[in-house]
Amino acid sequence: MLNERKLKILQAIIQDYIETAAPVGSRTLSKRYDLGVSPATIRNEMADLEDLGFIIQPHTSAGRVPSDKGYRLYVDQFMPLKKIEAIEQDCLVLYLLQEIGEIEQLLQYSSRILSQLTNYAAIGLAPQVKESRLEHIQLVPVDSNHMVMIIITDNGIIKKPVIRLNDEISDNNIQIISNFLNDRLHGLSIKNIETKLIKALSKELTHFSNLIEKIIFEIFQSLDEISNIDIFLNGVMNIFNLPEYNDILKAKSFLKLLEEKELLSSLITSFEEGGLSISIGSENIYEEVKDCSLVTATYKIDDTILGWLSVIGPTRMDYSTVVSVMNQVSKFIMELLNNRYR
Amino acid sequence: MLNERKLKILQAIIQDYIETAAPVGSRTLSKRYDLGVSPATIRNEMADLEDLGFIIQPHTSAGRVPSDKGYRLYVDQFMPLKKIEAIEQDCLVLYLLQEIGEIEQLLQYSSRILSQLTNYAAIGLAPQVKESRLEHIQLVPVDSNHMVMIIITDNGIIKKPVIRLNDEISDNNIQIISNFLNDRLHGLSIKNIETKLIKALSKELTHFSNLIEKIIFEIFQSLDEISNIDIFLNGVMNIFNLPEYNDILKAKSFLKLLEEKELLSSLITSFEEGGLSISIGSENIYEEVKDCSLVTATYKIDDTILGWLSVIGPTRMDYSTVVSVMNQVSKFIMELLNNRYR
DNA sequence: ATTAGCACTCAATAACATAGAGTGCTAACA
DNA sequence: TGTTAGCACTCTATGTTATTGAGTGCTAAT
Repeated sequence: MLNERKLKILQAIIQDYIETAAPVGSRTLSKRYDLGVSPATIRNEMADLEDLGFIIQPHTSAGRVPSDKGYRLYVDQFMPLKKIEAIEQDCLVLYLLQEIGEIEQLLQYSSRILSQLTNYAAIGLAPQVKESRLEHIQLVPVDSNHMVMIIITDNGIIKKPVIRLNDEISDNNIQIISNFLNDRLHGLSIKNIETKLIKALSKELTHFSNLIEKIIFEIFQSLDEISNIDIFLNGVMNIFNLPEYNDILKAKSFLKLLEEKELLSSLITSFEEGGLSISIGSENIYEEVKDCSLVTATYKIDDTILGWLSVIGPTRMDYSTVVSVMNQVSKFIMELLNNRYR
Repeated sequence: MLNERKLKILQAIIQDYIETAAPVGSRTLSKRYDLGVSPATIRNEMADLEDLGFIIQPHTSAGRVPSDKGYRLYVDQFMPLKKIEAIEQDCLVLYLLQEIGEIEQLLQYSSRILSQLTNYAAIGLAPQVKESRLEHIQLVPVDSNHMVMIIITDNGIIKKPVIRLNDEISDNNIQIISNFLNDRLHGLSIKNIETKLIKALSKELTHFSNLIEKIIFEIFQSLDEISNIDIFLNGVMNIFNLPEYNDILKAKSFLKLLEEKELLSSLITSFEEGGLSISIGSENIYEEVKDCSLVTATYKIDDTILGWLSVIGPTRMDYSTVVSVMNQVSKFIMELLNNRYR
C-alpha cells in the first residue's frame, strides 16, 4: 500500500509532530531528516499521504499533521521501542513496594510511577467489587459501638468498612453471625447479595433475628459504599506542559473529563484482553475523549481481571516512550501479581 | 475611623466587585447603589478610602478594587449573613449520612456538599494519625497470607491496613500478639511507637520472638502508611467558572497548589481554635496562597481536634455565602460529632 | 460641603500591514 | 519517467496604529 519512501516520510512527520507539536512542512522535513530527496518530491508524497488519510492539513498554507489513522499505522507498524536503562532503575521503586498488602495500593503507586516516567496523566483502576464474587466475609468487633466487616473477593480485593452499632451485641454473637454469613454468602456474586436474601437468611437465625434485622441495613449500606469505583489519578497537572492544553477551554474539558469516574471507568474496563491496548482519538467509544489517546494495560491471571493501568494524553502522545514504559512497569507488576495470586 | 458614608461606599464597592469581578468606578457605583450623592463626591471618598488602604486602583484610569484590608473590614464589620432555607434543605443530605462509621468519610462527604453549595473548592482534612494517641490496636487474621491491623486513636480515627504474612502464624498466636501489643501500646502517642520500642517488647514474648521480629517490619510499614495525610478535595474544577482563573497560568498555579498536600495541610492545621476562621490573601502564611482566601471550620470536642473543613477561593470570594453555608453545615456536623464522640 | 464640567490617562478593541512558512503547479532536467 | 528548481499564491501569526470608553483628579460654581 505504501512504498518505502512514503513510510519513511510518514514516520518522519509523526516523530517530528510528536516532538514539536507544530504542523510539519516539506522543507523542515528535508532539512531535519535525511530523506535523500528534495522538498518538492516530499511535497508530492505528502499530497499522496493526505489522499490516503494518514495526514491532515489544518489549512492551505500549513504543514501536515498526523491523523488518527496515521498514528495507528505508526503504532502498529514502525514505532521504535526504547529499552531504557533509566526506566529499569525507576521501576525498582516498584520492587520496594512488594510488601503492599492491597491491590488498590499497588495500582495507586504504579499509576504514580507511570505518570512520573511518562509525563502524562496516569489512571489506576481496580475491578468493581460489584462484579466480583465473595470469597470471605468476616465481622470483627472493635469496641462497643463499632465492628469492622472484612470482605475478600475472588479477585483479591479486600474491603473493610467500619459498621456502627446502635445496640450492644456481644462479641460472641457477632462471631456467630459472622460465621453464618460467611457460610451462606461465600461464593456469591456481590451484586446478587440483596436485601431479601439476607432477610431470608436472618429468619434462619431465629434467636438473633431482631439483632440481625438491625444490622442488615448497615451491612447493605456498607456493601453499597465499598462498591464505589476505585480510580486513582496521578500526574493530571502534567497536561499543563503540553501546548495542546494552552487553551483554557481545552484544559478545562480535559480536566473535567478526568473527574468523570464512571466515564473513565467504563472506557478503561472496555479493554478486556490481558496486556497492552492502545486506543487513539476517534477510536475511543466516547465523544469526550475523541482527541485523546489511551495506552492501557489490563492485568489478568487466568481469566480474572485484577486491575487496569492506563496512560492518557493527547493523540500527539509519545507512544514510543509510553508503550516502552508501560511494558517495563507491567512486567514488574505481573511478577508481583503472580507471586501473590497463584 | 470611617464615617458612615465611607463605610456604605466601601461596602458597595466590595459587594459589586465580588459580584462582577470588574474594578468598580464612581459612576457605576452611583448608578447601581442608592448612595444619595453624586459620582464626584463618591470619587473624593474613594480617594480617601484608597489612602487608608481599603481599596486599590489597578491603574490610573481604572475603578477601584478591594484590598485584603478592605475585605477584612468587610468580613469583620458589615458582611451580611444569609439564612437561606435552601441550604437547610441541602444539608439534609448530611443527615442521611448519620450512619457513616468513619470520620474520614464524614469529612469527604461534607467537603463535597460544601463545594456544591458554595461553588468553590472545598477541602476536608483529618487530623494526622502521627499526632494522636493509640486507643486500641488489634490484629485480625484473615487468611493464611493476610491479617488486618485495626487501629483506633483517641480522636476517633480508625485505620485498618492489610498486612501480608510471609510465614504462616496460627490464629491463636496472632491473638496473643494482638493482645500483648494492645496491652503495652495502648495510650501511647503514635509517633512514639518506634521500632526499638517494639523490639524491646518482642523480647518479652520470648517464645514468639522470631515471629514477632518478622512482623515488626510489616507493622511499621503500615504505621507509616496510615500516617499519610488524609486530605479530601472537592469541586476543584469550579475555579474554571471564575474569571480570575481565565488566565491559564493562574489556573495552573492554583491547581498545582491544590496538589500540595503537605502545604495545604500545614496551612489548614494552623487553625486550632474550634469554629470558623477566615484568612484573606496576604494574611496566609504561605506565598502560594497570597491571592486566595480560606474559610476554615475546625471541629473540636473538648480539646481534641477531630477534623477541618475549608473552602478555598480567590480573595474576591463571596464571603457572605461561604460563611453562611459553613455555619449551617458546621452546625450539622457538630451535632453528628457530639452524638458520636461523647 | 457638594457637584458639574473638563482635560487627561490608560486598557481594550478593532483595523490594517507585513512577514514567513508552506503549498501546488509548471517546466526543465537526468 | 521520476525528480527538482522556480514561482505565484494562501493563510496564519505578529506587530503597528487608531479609536473608543470607562474612569480619574482638579477646578470652579452652587
